[in-house]
Amino acid sequence: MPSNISGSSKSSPEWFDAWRGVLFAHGQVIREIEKYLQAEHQLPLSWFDVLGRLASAPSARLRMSELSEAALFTRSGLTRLVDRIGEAGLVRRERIAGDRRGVSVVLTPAGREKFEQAFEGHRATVEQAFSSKMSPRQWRQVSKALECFIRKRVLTG
Amino acid sequence: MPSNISGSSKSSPEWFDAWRGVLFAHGQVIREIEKYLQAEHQLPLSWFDVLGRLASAPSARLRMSELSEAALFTRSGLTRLVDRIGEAGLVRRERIAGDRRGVSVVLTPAGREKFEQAFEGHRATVEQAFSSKMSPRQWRQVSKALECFIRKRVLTG
DNA sequence: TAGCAACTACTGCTATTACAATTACTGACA
DNA sequence: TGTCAGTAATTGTAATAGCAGTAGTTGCTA
Repeated sequence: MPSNISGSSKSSPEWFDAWRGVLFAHGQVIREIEKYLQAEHQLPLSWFDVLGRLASAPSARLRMSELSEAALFTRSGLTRLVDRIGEAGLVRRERIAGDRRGVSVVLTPAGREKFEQAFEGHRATVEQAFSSKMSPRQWRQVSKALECFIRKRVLTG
Repeated sequence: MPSNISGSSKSSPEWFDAWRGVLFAHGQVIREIEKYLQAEHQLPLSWFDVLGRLASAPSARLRMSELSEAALFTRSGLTRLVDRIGEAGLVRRERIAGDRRGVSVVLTPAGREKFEQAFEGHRATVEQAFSSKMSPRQWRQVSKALECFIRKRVLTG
């Protein structure tokens, strides 16, 4: 969102280029992924995200609040997002024993299947749209650098 | 949006970690930026984006179509986004001599001022939320790697 | 110069998101 | 035990995004 992306980086500090790169790469790749998921699986990215979170959670269930922390986007509107995914039968709500305030969102078999079908293609899309454009050395560097970023971030907020 | 972010990357290929890093970093930093712009300048990120594009365009003007290519998000709904920014007086439409189909969107003085006020803080936000979490060597690597990504991407689609 | 495909931006409509309450429950404490 | 601050999720509402279709314009070609 800064002045120029992938353009002349005249007077901007070096670190700004790194951020611009992240921004640009993210935009491009996300678009590809959305296109793929929608076209091949009629699956909005937000649905795929939710299904993925659940799929990798212990016993395929998360509370609303956990889900909303994990989710990369949306945050708000989760209630109704889960409604919609639920109406499609991919997910279901369950009361939590011992805390009647909360609900678990549980992945249904249909939900897991849908996710697994989509996951391979998703992976392939990322590979061709993103990693195939860099050398192994490069993505190792990127992942190292950002991993380090993540660690600092999680600790210090 | 994959299974686990900043978590155990068990069986996933190494390049996937790089993508996950981009995804996570992007999400975190964007959120900070949005929070900052909104709180300090009552400026949605999408507005800031548009203003920034215009500010760095020759004679501070772009056609709708150029703007929509440049914009990192939105793409659709630009007509009405520009309406809103225009109502706030930060931008104005002008007919294009010689092509009555198109319109130029032009940054007004108020728009430029607003952008410039916000830009410094935006920069500072990125610095503290992003680059301060990595070493100079690291962001140099990231920017190199993703720059290379960008080049390949622009050429080959 | 009439016809037509391609372009540019806009509109109408629907779906989704954001934000500010609101409901329902919990745990702690006087 | 009654009150009350804190938590979890939901609703009501207005704002925004997405999409398919439309109107006006252009440039080409016959």
